[in-house]
Amino acid sequence: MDRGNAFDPDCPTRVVLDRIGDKWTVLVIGALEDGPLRFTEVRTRIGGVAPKVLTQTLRAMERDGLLTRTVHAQVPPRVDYELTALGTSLTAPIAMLTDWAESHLTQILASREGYDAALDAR
Amino acid sequence: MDRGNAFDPDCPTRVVLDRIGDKWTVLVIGALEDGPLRFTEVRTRIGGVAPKVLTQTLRAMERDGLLTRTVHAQVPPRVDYELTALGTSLTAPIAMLTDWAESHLTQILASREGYDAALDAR
DNA sequence: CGGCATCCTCTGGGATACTG
DNA sequence: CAGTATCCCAGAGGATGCCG
Repeated sequence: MDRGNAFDPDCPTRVVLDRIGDKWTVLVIGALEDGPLRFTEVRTRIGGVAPKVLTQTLRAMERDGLLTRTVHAQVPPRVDYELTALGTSLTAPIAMLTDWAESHLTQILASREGYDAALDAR
Repeated sequence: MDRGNAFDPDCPTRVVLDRIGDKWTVLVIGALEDGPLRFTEVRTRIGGVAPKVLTQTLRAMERDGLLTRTVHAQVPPRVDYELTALGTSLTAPIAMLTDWAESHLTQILASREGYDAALDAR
């Protein structure tokens, strides 16, 4: 099997991994899973995101077709973000990952403790 | 469902995402899937990794219990890296991700083209 | 061979302030 | 409200060289 080329920006795995590895994308998907939200709603639901960073994340996801950005011409402005079918389909693999994470976290943390303890002992 | 807290370093999802999102971890897992390899073998198989960076990656993975590092006392030195059961179990969720990536890459790239074209038009 | 040590660059991410 | 404009920083990632 071809492992892919980490340097080829068009390598499928890289494309997805770059987005998944991003600090906020997964949280945004989680926030929008239950339906469309406005900018501020996403912001407060996630918590701790600087507006600039959230905008970056949302724009990148929009560019990749993971969500749609709908501007309602009214005052005050209202912008809705909603997952596309593509974005929704990503929730499945992500769920696999979080499931794995939850069921193996204990092992991982234990391993870290052991590793660090061994280092301290030296 | 609890979306998790991106600031809690012990949030299961964060722990895994941090490792997955890392540029080399997934490649290393792929390289070791078929059996143990020596440092240089991993290096050449992946291609383009600086030794320092590969070491960092391998150490982090060892710390998390994803692989074992075995030093053979001989000259010249020989160090084998091998996936643990934990590391191997990670290949499943990763496969989900790469599968998703491969089957949706076309959509993503098309979306990007459209997005960028719309920007240029302005 | 399998690394440390060093130095450097780049950019993801953030704090803050301002505006259509 | 929904951003944009600035400035800033830590750290991931990389290039190079030396060593047990």
